[in-house]
Amino acid sequence: MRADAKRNRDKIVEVAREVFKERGMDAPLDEIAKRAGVGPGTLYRHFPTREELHDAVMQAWVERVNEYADKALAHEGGPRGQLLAWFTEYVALLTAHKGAAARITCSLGMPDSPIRTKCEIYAAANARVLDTLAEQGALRADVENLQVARLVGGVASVADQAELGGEQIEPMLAVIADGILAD
Amino acid sequence: MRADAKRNRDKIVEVAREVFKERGMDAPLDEIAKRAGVGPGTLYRHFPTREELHDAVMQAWVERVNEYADKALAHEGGPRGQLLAWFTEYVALLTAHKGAAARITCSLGMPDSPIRTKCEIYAAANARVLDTLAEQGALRADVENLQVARLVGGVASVADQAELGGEQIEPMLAVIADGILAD
DNA sequence: ACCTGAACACCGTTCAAGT
DNA sequence: ACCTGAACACCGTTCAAGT
Repeated sequence: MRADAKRNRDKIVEVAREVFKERGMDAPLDEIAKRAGVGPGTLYRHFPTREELHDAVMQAWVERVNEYADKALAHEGGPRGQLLAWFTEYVALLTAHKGAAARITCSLGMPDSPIRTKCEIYAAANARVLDTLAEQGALRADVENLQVARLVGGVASVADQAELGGEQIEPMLAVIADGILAD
Repeated sequence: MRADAKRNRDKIVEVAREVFKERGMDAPLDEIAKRAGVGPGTLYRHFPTREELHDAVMQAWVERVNEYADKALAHEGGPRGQLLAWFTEYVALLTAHKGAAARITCSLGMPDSPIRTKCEIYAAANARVLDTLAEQGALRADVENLQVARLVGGVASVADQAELGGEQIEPMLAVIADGILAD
């Protein structure tokens, strides 16, 4: 990759992050091109689909998922407190960019999604938290990690689109937690 | 309303129902106008926003919600069976039109949504099922009907967008049920 | 090899002219 | 009072011409 190409690519991703943050994940692409000082064709050369640009933008996002998983596992309040901490942090992360929650959640477990990389990292972090708790015998035997990921992602999607506050989200996450914790 | 206007309106709704069913809730509007044999301006006169057309199309949908609530309450298998029956039927109904689940769910509890009428009817049916079970002491004291509606709607949204099958949906609904049933 | 930007396509929305 | 359809606007996508 030529130096000017790399500079353009980086600039596009940087600007896209801002624009997606401000106006949501389906903001006009030519606004991004304009602000980045490139022609629309350049944006298309680097990112043939909107999803590929999403993927690049969410790179930073993903690096924090593992941090959050660790923090949740270190949380006091036993398995229930840890589960809730994890769910809460994850929903917060997902709803940081409007429109991201639904996209990521519906790509979970789809091996050929364009944002596959991000999904795998989240799925791994989620599995790490759940497996840790399962080893302690804290969870029902029949819960699958993917199902839990989709449930929490569903809450995040609804919260994102309906613009719910934390006090509305918390009790929904508690229902999910109670549904998977061993009696 | 003049007779020809009414005829046009009815035809638009009828065609819109087919087109939304075939191509999802954000299918091109001028395809609907074309198939209904009217100019685009006529469609706009009757339905100034896409949401208002959605609302008209979902009228039939909504009439079946109450039927389903009754069926679920008559279900055998005790409170858990009844809850699951209700959730399952509701998700099936919501995912019948691609894109409808997320729209309806995120409008729940928003008094000035354009599809408010539909949401209220669903919320009422949901409340009827949950209240009946609560009177029997089958549910935890602190579950709010709206939260449950959003949880199930979240599952429906994810199932809709990821095109999940019933065998993937069922265990997620079971988690929600277990999360709200009294121990 | 990469970029630009004019050109095209698609679709939502408006409105002047018609009945 | 209602309808039509041309016209406009917006935005995604392509590609010939440039460096």
